Amino acid sequence: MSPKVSDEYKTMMREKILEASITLFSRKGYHETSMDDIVEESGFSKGAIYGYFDSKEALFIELQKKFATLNYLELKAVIDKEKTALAKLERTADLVFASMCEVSEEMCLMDLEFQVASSRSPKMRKQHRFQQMAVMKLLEDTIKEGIESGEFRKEVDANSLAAILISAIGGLSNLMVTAGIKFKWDKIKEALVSTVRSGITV
Amino acid sequence: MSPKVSDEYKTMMREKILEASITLFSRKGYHETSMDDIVEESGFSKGAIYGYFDSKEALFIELQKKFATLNYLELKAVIDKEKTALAKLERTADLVFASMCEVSEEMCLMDLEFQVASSRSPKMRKQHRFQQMAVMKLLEDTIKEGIESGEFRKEVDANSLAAILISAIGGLSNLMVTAGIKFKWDKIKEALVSTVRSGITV
Amino acid sequence: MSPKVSDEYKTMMREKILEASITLFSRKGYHETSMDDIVEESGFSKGAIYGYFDSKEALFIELQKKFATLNYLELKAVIDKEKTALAKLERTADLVFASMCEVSEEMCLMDLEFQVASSRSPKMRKQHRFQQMAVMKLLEDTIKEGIESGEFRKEVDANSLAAILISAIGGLSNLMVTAGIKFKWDKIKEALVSTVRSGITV
Amino acid sequence: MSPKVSDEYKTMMREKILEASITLFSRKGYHETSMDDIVEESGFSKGAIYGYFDSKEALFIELQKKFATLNYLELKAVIDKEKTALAKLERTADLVFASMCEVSEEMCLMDLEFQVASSRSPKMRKQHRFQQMAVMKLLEDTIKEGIESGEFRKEVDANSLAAILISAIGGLSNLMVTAGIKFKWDKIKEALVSTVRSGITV
DNA sequence: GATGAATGAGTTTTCATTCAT
DNA sequence: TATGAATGAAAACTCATTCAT
Repeated sequence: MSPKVSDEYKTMMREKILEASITLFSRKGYHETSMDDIVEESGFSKGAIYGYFDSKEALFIELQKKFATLNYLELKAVIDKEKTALAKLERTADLVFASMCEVSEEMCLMDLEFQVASSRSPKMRKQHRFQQMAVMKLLEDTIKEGIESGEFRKEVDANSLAAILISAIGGLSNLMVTAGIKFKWDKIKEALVSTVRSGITV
Repeated sequence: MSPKVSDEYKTMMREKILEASITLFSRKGYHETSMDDIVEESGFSKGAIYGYFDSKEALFIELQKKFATLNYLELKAVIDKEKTALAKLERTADLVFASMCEVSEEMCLMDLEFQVASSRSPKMRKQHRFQQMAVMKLLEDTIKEGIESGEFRKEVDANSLAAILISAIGGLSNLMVTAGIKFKWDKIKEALVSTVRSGITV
Repeated sequence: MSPKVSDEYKTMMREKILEASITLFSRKGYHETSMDDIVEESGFSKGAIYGYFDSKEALFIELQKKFATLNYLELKAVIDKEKTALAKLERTADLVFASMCEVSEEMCLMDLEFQVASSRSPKMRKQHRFQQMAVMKLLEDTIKEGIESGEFRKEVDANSLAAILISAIGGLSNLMVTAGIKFKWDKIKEALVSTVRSGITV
Repeated sequence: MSPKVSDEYKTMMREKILEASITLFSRKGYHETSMDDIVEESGFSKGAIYGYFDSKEALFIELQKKFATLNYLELKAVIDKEKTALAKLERTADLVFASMCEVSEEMCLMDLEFQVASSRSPKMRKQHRFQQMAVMKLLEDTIKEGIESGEFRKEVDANSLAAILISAIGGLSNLMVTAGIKFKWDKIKEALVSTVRSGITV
């Protein structure tokens, strides 16, 4: 009697469009992906897509939000599960390197797109900043915990180290997809972990 | 008649166009910069620019090449000047952080543009890869030197560490311009240097 | 089962939709008003509106009909109430200027929309023509009455004068809303009435 | 040696585009005329048209300006040629009715388009107001002249009468194209002139 | 070689109308 | 009969590139 659909239905449709967009944005990049591409890939009509998202940019921003939230939650879960600070950091490394290694390049490419977009649009920068800060805080707090518990040296600068760690990981991800370097992730992880470990533990 | 004069002239003209393009690409990004913008900023005519460069993309690639070459040479000069491996790494850190700190964001934004472009175009990726590899080799060799000279521990993985260092620095640069974070560069540098130092020195 | 109830109900619904549309068409114009605007303003669903009107244009035509009929009846009532031809014309002036002055610009803007639409669509032109002719006839007959009763000069061309009067009034209305001129309606009316009076009375 | 073209050339091209646009705007109306229509009618490419005009609206505004300027100058020339105020008004009537009669409906339709546009866009309203005011002033001054010279009665309200005259003429033009009424222009003119004459002359 | 007017495919977005429910 | 999600043609506008002069 009514085409009024449930909220779940709507969410599902949005999800489908976002799904199709990820594929395209990561494969071709934001600018090279046209709404027509999304129409074709998603199977929706133009009007339908604009019914769910105000604009191409809005769709992209939504995507970033979704992405970052997932990453954050995943990381938080891992950190919360461990007891010692060192273990938390090591599990974090495991998680991050596993995702770079397995999930292939799609995610890293998406991430790069988000970065450029954030460097140009104040709106996206604000969001990106918020997300990066949240992740950094997670690491920073973990390091501080380690200092307080006596695991790490007192003179360690938690804030700076967190920034460095997050940057190193982001940088490796970028390097992989921009330079096409096939890293030996095991060795890289081992090097990072051992350097940091001997660099900060008592 | 004299090809030399003609070539010098050509090079000068090309240089002027590249100069104008840097400003625009870093300020607005590759896609948002139009050839008309470059015409206006450079003072050249459209035809002239197309006389010097085959396409917008070719101009951009040329720019990347110029950029990377300069960076490489600058870094090499610094490294060659020092004696000990540790000093080489420390001077490298000085150079890199000074440029991020002083030259402000223009260069970092340019770099980000190069990264995305490299992730999309095989031609640019090849070039980017070559450049990154060259810089990585510089660091790797320095670390190996340190190991051989007894400065660094034998078990240090030179190759991986070089990749991590270059990634950390690239990542910090990106984070600054994408998240708008105002890092305290002094503290970051200190943290990076001291962590690495105590992480790898004997 | 009972068609009468159904019809009344239908008419009421149509009336509500028309009401909402007037507001929008006069405020934003025909082209700038979307069916979605009407949906929002009227509170009806899209399907409902299309159930009552075949198309946006049909709705608009209906509106014009309603509008013109009201105007005609109002004018006729005024004219019928008076005895002498001069008084009829003067009361007409009173009515017309009062409405321009009070009802403000909404009606004038609507009228302008009807005019353009009439200039483009044969269907609307036919309707507009019929309505304008009816009003003109009212004035023409009044003038003829005046001539026959000896109030007005014999050589007065009733038909032409009616056209002029109706045009002057329409023109003033248009000028107000298109040029944003704030007329001193009292003085304008006085000038019109006195010029016509001394121009046609014996 | 250079495709740099003269200013005359540019003006000529603009003129051609404007010419094609008049035809379309008057035939189909502003909204119903697409840039593709103008491309086809003018023979120019889309890019070329946008090279000469910033937008569809800008093109339309330019057209209005051109139109109004011509009308004003034509009217001014006629008025300046005559000596007595009455003759000036009569020649004005001649000019106006001749143009409505001869130039057919194209101009009147254009005018109607300008009116609606002016009722919606502040920019166009400003321009329209300025033009209408200029014409009104011409009439007002003429009437004032007549009063001072003793041709017209002292109690005539020059300002109001000018507004009425300009409205009557505009209204007749509109009525012709919106109601499709075939006026007998000779008789209308005669009626207007004689009514005004006996209504204001001493 | 130099110029910049011209090209036109391609972009994002809108909106009257339909129709499955 | 009512609903509003879906449609898709059409709109305004952009811009890398070409080429007549």
